[in-house]
Amino acid sequence: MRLNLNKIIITMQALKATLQKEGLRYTRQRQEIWNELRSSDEHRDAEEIFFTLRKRGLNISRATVYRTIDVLVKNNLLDKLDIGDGRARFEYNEKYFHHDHLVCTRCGKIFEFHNDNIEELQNEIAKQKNFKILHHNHQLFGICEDCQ
Amino acid sequence: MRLNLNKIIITMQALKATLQKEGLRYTRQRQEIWNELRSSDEHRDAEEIFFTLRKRGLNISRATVYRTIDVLVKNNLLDKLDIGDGRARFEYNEKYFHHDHLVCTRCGKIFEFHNDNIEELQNEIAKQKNFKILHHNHQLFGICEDCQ
DNA sequence: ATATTAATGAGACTTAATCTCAATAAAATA
DNA sequence: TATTTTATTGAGATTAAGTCTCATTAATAT
Ligand SMILES: [Mn+2]
Ligand SMILES: [Mn+2]
Ligand SMILES: [Zn+2]
Ligand SMILES: [Zn+2]
Repeated sequence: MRLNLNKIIITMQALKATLQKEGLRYTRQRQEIWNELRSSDEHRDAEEIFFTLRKRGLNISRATVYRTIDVLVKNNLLDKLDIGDGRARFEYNEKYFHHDHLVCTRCGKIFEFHNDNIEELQNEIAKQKNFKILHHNHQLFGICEDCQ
Repeated sequence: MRLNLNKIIITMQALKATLQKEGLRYTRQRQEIWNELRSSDEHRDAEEIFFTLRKRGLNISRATVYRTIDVLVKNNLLDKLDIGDGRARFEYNEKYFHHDHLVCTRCGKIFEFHNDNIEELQNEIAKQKNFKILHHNHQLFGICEDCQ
């Protein structure tokens, strides 16, 4: 309880701090969108956030959801995930816990993985080509255990 | 010359064989699209193929380009590449030469890499999670040598 | 040569995402 | 606190990749 509440306060201040740093305003809508995204560990798309907030009675617009998510991604509060189905997904970025994804093409479930060796090999490849990596996409598509 | 001609004939027969296997017809449009894609080593999108063939005087439709590319991808004559800019790219699939990509976010150039260790580590990750990999996406985004 | 049926072209449609602009609400100022 | 300033918002128009429809055309089987 207390811990949860603390966590919420901390992340709301992370939002406030980020907006301040960017010279942006701490609005009701931005709070609601951020709170919605950071309070779940799923990989959610903009449309879904929009409808969730609407159903909850908030008079919010699609445009605001997209605009806010952009700000959050640019400031590393959210990670953007592209699994090639035409909709971008977003997840709360627990800093220092980077991970990539396995995507089940049958049921759509998304699993996570992290492998230091792969990360290191990526760096070597880039170094060798004198390429400065900013970010990367790495997804394994296939059939999950349950679906086989 | 002779070699080139042979290669074209071979790949046209690859197309013919694939279409036959699938019970599909060997049409002018499918030949032109396949020829256009297989005769370049770039990463091209459907719209670009459409306009190239149009400029060349062929009365082809967008729908046919998309439909044909689908068939070619499903039959592994083409690889589909998604670099997250909203347009799918395609490249001639030289079988047994799988590779992944580095994408320069400044100039858009696409470089290729292949690393057996990474491929193997991917398999281990999947095995451990009892996940059956069908394909994967692996892109490194950043700034290329020329753009730094 | 003719019949059969898959493939095509044109353009309507879908869908995620972006843009526009008048109205609204944060925050700065008095 | 009231007022002013200006960023943000909501509604809906717009864009763009890709899909769908359906009458017409062309590849193949007979
Ligand atoms: Mn994740
Ligand atoms: Mn390539
Ligand atoms: Zn599954
Ligand atoms: Zn570059």
